[in-house]
Amino acid sequence: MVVKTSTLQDVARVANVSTATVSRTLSNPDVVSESTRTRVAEAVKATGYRINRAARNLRTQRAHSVLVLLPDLANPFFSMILEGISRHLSQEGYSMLIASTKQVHDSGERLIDYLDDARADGMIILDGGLDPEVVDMLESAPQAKRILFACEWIDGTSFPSVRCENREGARMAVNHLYDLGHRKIAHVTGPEGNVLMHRRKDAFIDEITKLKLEHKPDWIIAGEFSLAAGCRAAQAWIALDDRPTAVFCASDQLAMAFIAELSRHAFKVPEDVSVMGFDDIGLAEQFIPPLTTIKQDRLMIGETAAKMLMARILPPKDKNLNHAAVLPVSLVVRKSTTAPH
Amino acid sequence: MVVKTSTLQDVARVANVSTATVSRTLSNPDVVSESTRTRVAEAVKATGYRINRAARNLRTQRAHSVLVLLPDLANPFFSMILEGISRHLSQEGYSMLIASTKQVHDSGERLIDYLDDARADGMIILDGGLDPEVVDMLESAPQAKRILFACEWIDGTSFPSVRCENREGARMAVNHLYDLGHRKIAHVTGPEGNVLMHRRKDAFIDEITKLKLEHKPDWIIAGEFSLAAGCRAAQAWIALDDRPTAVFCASDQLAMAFIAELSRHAFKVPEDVSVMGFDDIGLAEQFIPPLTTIKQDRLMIGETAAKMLMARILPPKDKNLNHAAVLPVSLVVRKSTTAPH
DNA sequence: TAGCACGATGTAATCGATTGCATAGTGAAG
DNA sequence: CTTCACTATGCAATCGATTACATCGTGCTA
Repeated sequence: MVVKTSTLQDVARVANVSTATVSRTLSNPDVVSESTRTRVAEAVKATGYRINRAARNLRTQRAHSVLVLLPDLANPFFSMILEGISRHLSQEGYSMLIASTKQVHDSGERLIDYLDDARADGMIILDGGLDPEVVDMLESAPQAKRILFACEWIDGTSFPSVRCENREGARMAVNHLYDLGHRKIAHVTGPEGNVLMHRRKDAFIDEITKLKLEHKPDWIIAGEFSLAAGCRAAQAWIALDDRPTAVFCASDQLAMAFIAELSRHAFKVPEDVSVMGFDDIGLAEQFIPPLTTIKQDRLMIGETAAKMLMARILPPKDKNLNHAAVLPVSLVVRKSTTAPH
Repeated sequence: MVVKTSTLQDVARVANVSTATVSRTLSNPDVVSESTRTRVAEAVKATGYRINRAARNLRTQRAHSVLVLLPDLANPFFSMILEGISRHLSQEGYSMLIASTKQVHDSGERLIDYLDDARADGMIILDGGLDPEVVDMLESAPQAKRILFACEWIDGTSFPSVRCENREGARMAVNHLYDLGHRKIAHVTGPEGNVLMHRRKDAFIDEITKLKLEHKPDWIIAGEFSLAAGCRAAQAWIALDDRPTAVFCASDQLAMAFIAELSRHAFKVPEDVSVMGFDDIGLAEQFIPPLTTIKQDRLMIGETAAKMLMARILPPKDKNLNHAAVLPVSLVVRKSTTAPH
């Protein structure tokens, strides 16, 4: 460290009080007298004092930061969620640490180290695909209470989570297509093993069944949340003898790639087939055709996650420890769906 | 803090040595004897010791983390760069803190506080649009050496930066279109005042001039790095009396929105007009038509930025302090450009 | 064998803020 | 005038790791 900033001691000297008083003035102004308060304030200004967080963190046994774990930093889906998390954290004087589960894994670190380390006070995990042994370790760790999942989660664990109404979203999608007149509806799923994939797929099947619609095994097309998977799904759809007139894709990216691949094979959307996505990412609106989709409010998911985590980290003022928050989704109708010809 | 982890003292007690020896064993194994090394290693394992970073940070006067500042967290362009930065940082045992300039500004914090605070040892700024007074403050701060720009930068300042060959990229774009046979080429710029916008625009004009191509003022269409701007630019192009046969857009997003809007007005790309982007974001390949663009290696930009910053933060072993790194770009030819009809 | 160098380890100060406890000072009640 | 309550402030320990300096022991050299 080249630069020497002034410390509490310097401020105390200038204000002619003890360091204890300065500290109290800064963190709990009510307990000191009016006169010292102003004196300290002046001294702070005069010295250009900035609190040293490392010192405070050591003394208070808090890192004043939260780790956010993404499956993959390069996935644009998460940016809005980060924005939401960050917004709330910075309001609370907390910083946001970012890492990807892949990278942590590759570097041989253990996730729990971030907590053991005093690097972070809690973590928000956006990856439901963690290795089971990692999950076991997290769950049995004494700090398990300071871990929370968002968007994705892991069934059978006790971690609280914030997520959107995935089932309801799938239902809305099917009903939208049904209302347009579609009776043969396919579903392109997310990656095998992914919780979101299962929720959405199960709800899709439930709704199809409830509406007594025709239903074939190969109308459930296995995909992942990637562009390439969308292309493969399109090829699968093209290869069908009896093609559904509408396709509900488990994500917008998937839907876009699906449509792109169709168009390369001279199929038109929505004329030849209606296609829906899920998420409502920024590009959905600009896509050709603009994508009909199920919107998740990612900003709110992020904010809610941060709020819930902070409630578990901070001293319990208002004991409002929800175990899970399930946020509403909404149908956004654009141009990629229409009545069957 | 609910959880009590073991400390150096605990390890020292178990290994029957002093804390100094344990510390040395951990950070500088060569200076201790073989036997103590194994004894300490066993004690560490037995106690489940994890270093307390807050304590180490306080003692060493280092935060062991770096702040990355984005103009806007919700912009997917940056995710790859973050991935690159994070990759290198974690290799060095550093953590990555994320914040957005907008948010920092709104919350009334000062950027330099992150450094003064001992919250971060350095920062990588991805926003060339900082307020001039903020820039002045950063530049005159004693810690200015620990600040670095990536992707964007600020002309007239002394901050080192990592960027791609913007000029060369624009030149490549123009020449690609020229080689296809285009003689009337337009440019949709980035946002006014943005350094990238200027570089690319200036290089565009230079190259047009060099090639002695026709050139009209309204063939430079003012845009921003947003989808909406791309739509507006398309409308501007449509409104031209004498329409250029090719358009070089300053970003992929811009190009995609441009194409989308054209298609809404029944213009086809590349049949009616060739369109190029800049960046090569993930979606460029999947777009319809797949986008011809100038590729920036964002992963490498991130890694290089992290490396350069670390070189300035860490003790100078190999004094290789480049002031700026300019990384190559490459032309990626896809389907959005073709010879004029 | 004395002297010295060097390797290995211990002692204790230190980083800077927080906070339990002690104390001084003030005013009111008895 | 004493005593009590209460407010404002100071003292000093503390969080846990690092590191300058001191010390001890061993082996080599003259």
